[in-house]
Amino acid sequence: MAKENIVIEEESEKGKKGPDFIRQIINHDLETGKNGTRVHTRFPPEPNGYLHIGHAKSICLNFGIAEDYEGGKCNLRFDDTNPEKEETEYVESIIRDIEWLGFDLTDRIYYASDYFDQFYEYALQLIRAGKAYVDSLSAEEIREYRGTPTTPGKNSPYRDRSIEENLEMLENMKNGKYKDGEHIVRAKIDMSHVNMNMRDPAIYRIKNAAHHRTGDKWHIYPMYDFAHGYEDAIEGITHSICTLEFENHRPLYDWFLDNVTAPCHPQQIEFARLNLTNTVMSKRYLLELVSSGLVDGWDDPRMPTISGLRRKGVTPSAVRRFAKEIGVSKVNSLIDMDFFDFIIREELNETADRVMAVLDPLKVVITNWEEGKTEMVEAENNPQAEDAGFRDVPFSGELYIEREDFMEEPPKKYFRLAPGREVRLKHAYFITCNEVVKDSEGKIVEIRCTYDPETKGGNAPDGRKVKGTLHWVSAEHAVNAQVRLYEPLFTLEDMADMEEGKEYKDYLNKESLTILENCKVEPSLAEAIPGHPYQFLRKGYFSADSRHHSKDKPVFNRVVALKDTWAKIQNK
RNA sequence: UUGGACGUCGGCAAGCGGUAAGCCACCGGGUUUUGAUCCCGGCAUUCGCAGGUUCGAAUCCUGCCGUCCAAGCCA
Repeated sequence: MAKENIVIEEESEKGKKGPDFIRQIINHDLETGKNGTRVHTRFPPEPNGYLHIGHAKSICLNFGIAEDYEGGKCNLRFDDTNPEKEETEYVESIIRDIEWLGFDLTDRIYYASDYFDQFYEYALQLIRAGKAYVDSLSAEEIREYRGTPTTPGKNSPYRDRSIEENLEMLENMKNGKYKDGEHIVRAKIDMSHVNMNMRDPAIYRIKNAAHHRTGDKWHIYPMYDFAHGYEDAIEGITHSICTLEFENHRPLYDWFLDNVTAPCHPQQIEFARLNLTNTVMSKRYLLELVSSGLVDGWDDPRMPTISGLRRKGVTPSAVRRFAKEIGVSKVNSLIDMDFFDFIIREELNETADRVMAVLDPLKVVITNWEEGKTEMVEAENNPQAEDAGFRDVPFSGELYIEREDFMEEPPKKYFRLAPGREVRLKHAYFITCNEVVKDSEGKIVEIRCTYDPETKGGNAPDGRKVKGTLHWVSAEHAVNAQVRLYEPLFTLEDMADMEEGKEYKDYLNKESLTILENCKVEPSLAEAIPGHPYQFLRKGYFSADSRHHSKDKPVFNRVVALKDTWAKIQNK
């Protein structure tokens, strides 16, 4: 029965990739009937910032598991136990991002704050059992009493308060009779435990602060270690998946569940969080970048946030593919940004319509073209998708080509336009360069060419070949656009390798954003919709900016450049 | 320093005692109206190191080395 539910994992022509270690554990639990046939995970963000690509990995893992198993479920649960950092703006952005990734949240949104009464009940149970107490040491004293990894801590003088006194004080704490930090509830475990987390960890702290959902009802708020396992148990979670830094907390997770009458005991499993080259992934840093104005908001396309990726033009399926391809393990790893770029290209290659856009325009005059004439040429929308169809693009006697596609003195292997050379204008005609016009400074301002009327569509009836094919835009019909190019936000490949005394801001890449103001694009692009990616032929994938793009002033973001073999050859 | 976790190609990652999958990157070649895509070929005699068990070890055992996590009333 349960066996049919086991994930075997997809098989490619060669070799097969087995299920990741977490699915292996789940498979095993299904075989032994540990949780019956149930598989129930959760994604538990604290609503104190926007989600980033690292969260996407976790979301895809947790929601992906729910999708993989028959009857599987995954809850989104806001771990909102600290009112001082949390805001509804964040909960809204989190819901938006998860749904954008393509996961269904219907009936699956939960809040830890809904369980505050239950947590309180559990705290009472612990106190009545003599397993928790109210401590009145200051924060500083508690730190001193805790000891160090090599030296044991010592008991607080308040550790043996009577159960009655503890109960009364807890009640007073709850009712706001004390100031912040005056008292604290602690579990009574073992002050000399080798695992520091077990040295009487905090359960409740006093915070006379309003909560984004419970308002002024509470004056005490539960700590993560105390609350998290209960949140899971209340929701009937079977596998509580978290990142590696919580490995040291697992004994505590189990302790809290074991010492109370909890509905079930979920299993905590840890995996390695995602790290990407040249980027930071900590919420603190990302928040700082936003609030200090170093970037243009949480959705700045340079940000590793899901909203940043979305604004840049990355598609949800590319993110999901990426999450799947990088795998899940317990090895601290650093994924090359190139790999993400590769996945995005592979995805967009299939789906993005091809259009022509000249980023750095150089005027071309066709000297033998009939004055004032415009001709429509047929252009294929996407050679990768048969039913993508064709469109008509205006061609005329004055065009723009890419400045880098012409060289007066071309090096070897350069097979674009040069004096006396013939190239093809994509979808249109062969042209030959006859003349170069320069300004007083010697800068090339225009080149003059002739076209061969016999080559309409891009083929010569005499069978003559041409080495280069260029993209172009008719000057008269072109729309001016702004194009934004992005590079990594940081210059250090592994941001964990920052030098002593330096901070992440010292590694900010000053060239992370390049704004091109005078780009010439096909007229149809004025109607582009943000989130819909295009391939600007020979240049890369681009998408209209959701904040700045308008019909009157088109603005495009580069999602990712095309692979550029020529650039590689040049750099040799 | 103590405890925990982890070490398979430049980056990921399969492998689970029967003789090193795959992907990216990189290098070569072919096709091409995108120097894109696509195709073909190359890329770990060896799995952190050293011993041991075994007919047989990346897989089991022992020791060592390296990296990460932990001394918040953050999550």
